[in-house]
Amino acid sequence: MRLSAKGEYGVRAMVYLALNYRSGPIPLSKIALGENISQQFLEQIFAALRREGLIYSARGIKGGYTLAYPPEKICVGDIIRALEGPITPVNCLSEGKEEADRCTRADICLTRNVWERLRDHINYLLDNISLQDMIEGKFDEFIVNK
Amino acid sequence: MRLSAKGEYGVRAMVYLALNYRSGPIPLSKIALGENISQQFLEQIFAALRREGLIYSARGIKGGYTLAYPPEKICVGDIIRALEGPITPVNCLSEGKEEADRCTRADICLTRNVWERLRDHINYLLDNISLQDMIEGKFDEFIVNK
DNA sequence: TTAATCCTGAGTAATTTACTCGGCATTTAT
DNA sequence: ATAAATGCCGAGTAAATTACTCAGGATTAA
Repeated sequence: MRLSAKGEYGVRAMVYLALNYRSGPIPLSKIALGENISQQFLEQIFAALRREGLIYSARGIKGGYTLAYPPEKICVGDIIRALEGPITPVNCLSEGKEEADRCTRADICLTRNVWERLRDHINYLLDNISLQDMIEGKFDEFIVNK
Repeated sequence: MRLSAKGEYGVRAMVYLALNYRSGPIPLSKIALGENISQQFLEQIFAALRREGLIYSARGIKGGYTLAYPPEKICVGDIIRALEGPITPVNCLSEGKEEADRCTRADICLTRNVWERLRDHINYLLDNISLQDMIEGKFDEFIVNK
């Protein structure tokens, strides 16, 4: 149940962009320095974030990256899914993997419910914390009751 | 944010034991067959579960494993922590790792709050689902409000 | 034209995961 | 006493994933 470095760095970098929202494009070199993350690794991360439409890029000198949406419109869940794929504790929950054969057993379905619940919890939590929330340092309290 | 096979198999195996609670020791061969898991791998898993005191073992013919507590006293969190160590999305949250140097940065603390919250959510959820709950197929509804 | 940037695909090193293997120890039934 | 079924243990290995690096091209502003 660990986040990858990609996910962790990605969120940190996005917070960095959020803190500098409306300051024009921020170059990777600056983020790499400020967050003490390898710039080349950040390039990989930003490629994925861009593919998912979470950031805009500007090339050339004075280029860099900016958030594609205001900080309150981007949530942690978006970032992590962009970088790690679907957030799910076990594979057999995501789409049509052919592991369905295992799931014919009675008790599997028992465990399956737990993983579904866990998956939904995590997604719900991370979808309700925006970059803006993080900057302000306070998240909404919420009731999870599903 | 994926569970290891060890964790997944471990929970399935423990459910198996719970379903056969009070039927005497269950040998690994039976579980391996019933759950379609490599018996040798199960040995590793059960060694860890035993080290953590979640199961008892009986050697020799007619030997096997039994739950160390009734199914309502053992929760999914116990099992996963026994098999994967502390449940935490990022390392820097667990004890005195020397990654504290990174955590001097202002925005790191911003992200740290999120990971702490996520960690607590996951642990709370998994600590409130017992083997008995899984067998009965219904979990308590709960309010997460921290 | 230059320098700073983004962009891309491939490659690699390290780590973790998911096991296997060999063999010994214990217990019960015969 | 012996055999057979089990647990127990430490080491080893193969595969997958992660966490990067590397080389070089494309774009843009000064």
